[in-house]
Amino acid sequence: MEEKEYLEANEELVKAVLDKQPADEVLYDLAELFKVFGDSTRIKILYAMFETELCVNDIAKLLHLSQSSVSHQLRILKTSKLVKFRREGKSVFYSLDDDHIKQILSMGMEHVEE
Amino acid sequence: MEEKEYLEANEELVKAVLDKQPADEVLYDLAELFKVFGDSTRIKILYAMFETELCVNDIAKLLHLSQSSVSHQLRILKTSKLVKFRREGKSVFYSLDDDHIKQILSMGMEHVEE
DNA sequence: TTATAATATGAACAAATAAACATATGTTAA
DNA sequence: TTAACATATGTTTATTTGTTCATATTATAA
Repeated sequence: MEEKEYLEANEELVKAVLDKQPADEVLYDLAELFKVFGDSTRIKILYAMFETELCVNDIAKLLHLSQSSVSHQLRILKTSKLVKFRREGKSVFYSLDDDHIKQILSMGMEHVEE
Repeated sequence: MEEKEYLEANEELVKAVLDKQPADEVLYDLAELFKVFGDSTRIKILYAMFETELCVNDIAKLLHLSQSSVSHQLRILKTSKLVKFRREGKSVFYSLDDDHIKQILSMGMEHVEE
């Protein structure tokens, strides 16, 4: 009987947790967002843009990466709305989409530096 | 000459950005942290623990995952200090390590829900 | 138009990784 | 101790993903 009561209480708990759990689709999107932050090349690119907008070549030289690699990664950052860009002549300047991005990075940084 | 000036100004910019860029090792750790958040299974597990601590079996039943899978993921979460745990008899109860984790998740959620 | 510079993209390959399965470890009760 | 339960871990496999190389697109200048 002791065990049954525990299980029942547990069922209640399980229901309560499920009620507050966001929809799977939302949690999937959230994971996808963090996945974008989860690569050191992309993190470097994002941090380089903390100060100012940068064009593809500058980023590549700055971080000692190939032009191709930077361009591929920027596409991912662009797709997930982490960066915006503007064309100026032959160059394309990329910058952080909004301050939100900085906040997420800074919050993670706090945890890392603990 | 126009071009040379641009390049020089550009060099200054590059130096300025590099000065403010955190060490590669820190950026690598930061990416590793976000990588942990970048999997929907782990996100689901973390969100399930928003309300209360949970034992491995509860998490598995709750999220329709295998015991093995949950245990493997919890080990990753444990290693990166995202969750803590306490043993109670045969069960091990896991919970979010601190409010910091909730903040990072919530901040990401804001971006997703835009 | 042609040449050149800057960026983007497609394909192939190698490395990382999540899940499944089997098994081991640890805990409690009989 | 033995049995049963809860959790952890090692291994294999399939998938994902970042980089490189080659090539295409876009824009400017001669």
